[in-house]
Amino acid sequence: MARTLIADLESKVGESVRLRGWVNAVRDQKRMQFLILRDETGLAQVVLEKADPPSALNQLLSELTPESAVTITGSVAADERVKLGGIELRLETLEIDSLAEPELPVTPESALDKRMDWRFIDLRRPDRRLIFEVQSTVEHAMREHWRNQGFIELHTPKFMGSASESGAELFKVEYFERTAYLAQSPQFYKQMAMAGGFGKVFEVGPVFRANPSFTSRHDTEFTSVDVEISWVESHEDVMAFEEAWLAHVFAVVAAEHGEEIRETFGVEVTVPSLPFPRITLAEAKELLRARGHEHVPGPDDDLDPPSERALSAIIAEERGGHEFAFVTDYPTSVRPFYHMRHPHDPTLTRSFDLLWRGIEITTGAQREHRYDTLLEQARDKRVEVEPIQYYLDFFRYGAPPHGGFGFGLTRLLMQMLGQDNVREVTFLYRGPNRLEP
RNA sequence: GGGGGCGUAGCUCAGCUGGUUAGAGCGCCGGCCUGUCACGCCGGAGGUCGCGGGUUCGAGUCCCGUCGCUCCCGCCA
Repeated sequence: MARTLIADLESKVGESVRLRGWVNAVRDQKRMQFLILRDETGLAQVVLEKADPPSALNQLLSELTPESAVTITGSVAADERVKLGGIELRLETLEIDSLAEPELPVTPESALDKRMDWRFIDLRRPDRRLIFEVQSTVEHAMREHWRNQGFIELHTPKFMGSASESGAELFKVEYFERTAYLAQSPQFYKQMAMAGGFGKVFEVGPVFRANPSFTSRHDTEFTSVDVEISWVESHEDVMAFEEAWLAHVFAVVAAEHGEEIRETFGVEVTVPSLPFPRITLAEAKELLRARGHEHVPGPDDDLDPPSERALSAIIAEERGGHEFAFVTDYPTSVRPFYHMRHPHDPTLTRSFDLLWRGIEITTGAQREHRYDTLLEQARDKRVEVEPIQYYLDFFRYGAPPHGGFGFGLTRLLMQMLGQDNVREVTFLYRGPNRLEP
């Protein structure tokens, strides 16, 4: 008999069905036995009268432990006494596929780290499952938008022969007789696709950061969403793309999961209005000072997390509750050498960050596509050019003006679902102290 | 890397100024229970108080060290 999903039981009243799933609870009484079964679509009550003396089936049911994997058959009956959907399964056969040990090492209330140790048990909870259903929807909606706009999907290598970008620490790995590095961004490769004439590209893939960051929003391996677009006039074109793309993603998520997200996590998925507020970094600092925010970073510094949170709050207040903000025109001092500088003020770059509810989810920019200028900027930033000559070569034989951004998928999900830690929205978290499971 | 917090039963926690056999709720095990639905009732098992050292007549409690976790900052997505 084919497997029936619990969500489909309603339409099968009177029929015999076969359910497969986990034991959510057993209520074993003198005359009646109840089993609450859970599968990926919901919960269902299974009922069995107790014979005197108990039948073999009664005894088997008594042996069940919570979270055991079972296959059962029975007939579907509508019964008003059942609070769980007014429907139940009258048990006919029970097969224990895998008996769970009697005491579980974690519960939904357990500390995050302990739940990570036993992630597979934690993930059985419907609310944890919802996170990854939403992630699937988010990625699908992103691809939908990209496909509609003629983007090409990339899969760039994660092994690299040389340290690419400045500053960020890279993981070294043994690579036969030499050392390779794990990519901390597909930056150079997506720019190569621009030089390769692909026009518009995206990639959803893993990136690796060797920074020992101990916060709720960092991991050493995470899913980065990368976009790069040719023939842009400025970073403004990149921002315009990103906000429309995000609005689409939010619209799809709201339509498909809005209600369940509200019920499960108590947060509302609202489609942001366009355009998103834009503010230069200098104006942002000015605004923070004007509003009495303490410790506003200096002119050559990026915003620190408290400033980012304060800025988001101020903008939401002034712009009718808008939760997004593009912060633009970062100083050259805090941006990599390949960000294009302003033609009339080389101390500023054509760059932006996107803040959502006080957290950075994107960094983007127009890139410098003129070889001589790029070389000059690399020298200016004291970047060693020999190891990245292959990259600089992209710009020697006709490169289009282009720009793009990197986007943190886990950070988006964390904010969207009101979770307080990226670990909650990462299937298997990787951090400085966690390589297992 | 810097700073704060935490580590007591399978899980979540309480243990005040150091003082007898270390507690609770949930879970687990056993018994009882005419349909339960967070089932209920009765009983029971379960602890090197993270680890090591010290102070003290006496340490879960105080001190030092160490390990682990966690949050914030730095770094970033």
